[in-house]
Amino acid sequence: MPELPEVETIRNDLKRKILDEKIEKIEILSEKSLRGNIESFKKLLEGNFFSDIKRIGKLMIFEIGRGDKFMLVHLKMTGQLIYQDKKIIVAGGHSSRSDEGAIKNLPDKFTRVIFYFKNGEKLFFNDLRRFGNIQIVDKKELKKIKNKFGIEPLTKNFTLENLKKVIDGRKLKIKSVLMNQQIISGIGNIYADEILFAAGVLPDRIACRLSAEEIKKIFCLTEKIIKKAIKYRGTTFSNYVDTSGRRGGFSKMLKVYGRAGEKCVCCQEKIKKIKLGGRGTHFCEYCQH
DNA sequence: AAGATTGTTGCTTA
DNA sequence: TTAAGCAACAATCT
Repeated sequence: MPELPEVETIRNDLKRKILDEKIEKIEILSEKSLRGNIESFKKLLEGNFFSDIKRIGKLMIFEIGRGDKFMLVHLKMTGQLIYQDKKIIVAGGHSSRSDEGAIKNLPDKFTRVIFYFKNGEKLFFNDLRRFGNIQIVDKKELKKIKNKFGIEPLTKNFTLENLKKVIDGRKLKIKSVLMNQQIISGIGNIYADEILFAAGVLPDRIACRLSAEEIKKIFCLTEKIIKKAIKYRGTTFSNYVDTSGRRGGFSKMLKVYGRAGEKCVCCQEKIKKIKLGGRGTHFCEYCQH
């Protein structure tokens, strides 16, 4: 579920919390969540530190120490990175505050990797479905991986010209273009539906048959929605939480995703749901053309 | 109890 | 080469 805005929220939070903190110990509870050798993973990281956290698309890039090795984290569908400081208050009573869900007893049955920092802080990689993974790469491998990513919203490569260029001649349906990470990176199922609704374009339109005006709308609304979603700290549909275990605020702003059968916010007609590219696809047949 | 679920990869078919 | 559909990955929830 984490798409660009959710991964960006996690990245920003984590940067303020764990940068330059010495890693004391790493515990691997699920070998499947780690690509590559476990012992060399521990050997590289224990006693070391993260010097920066970057991101490309939905992939998080932790720079290790002096910066010749990198830890890549992909959360896939249900991955979470949850940070806790030393003092954990587990009072007898239960919290009745608005930040419900923020207090969680970790590790739990879905904790796959634990990073223990020397100052007592902990970072938990939780992943219910175990699709997510962590791996170590060097500069050369990182470059190779980065090259596979398409143009990305909010970077200088994401211009109307470049969007036109990647759409040109493409016989894929527009939603499949938006979700294809090699063409455009960072957008997943939720934001693809939201962007197309806002742009007034049906998801099954063939990309190369869109008018210049429609492409321009998709371009502007992609930037607008992704920016707004970051501002609201992402969308929680079922699983996503930030590094403190809190839900994303953009969920309330969703206009079509997860609203099948409900009234369209513009025309009051029922929101339709179909399957496109194997994913649930939500749209308004009256507002989108 | 069958069918749904955010992401990605890889296979098959056309 | 391109696109679509599907299964796989695993564990939940409705």
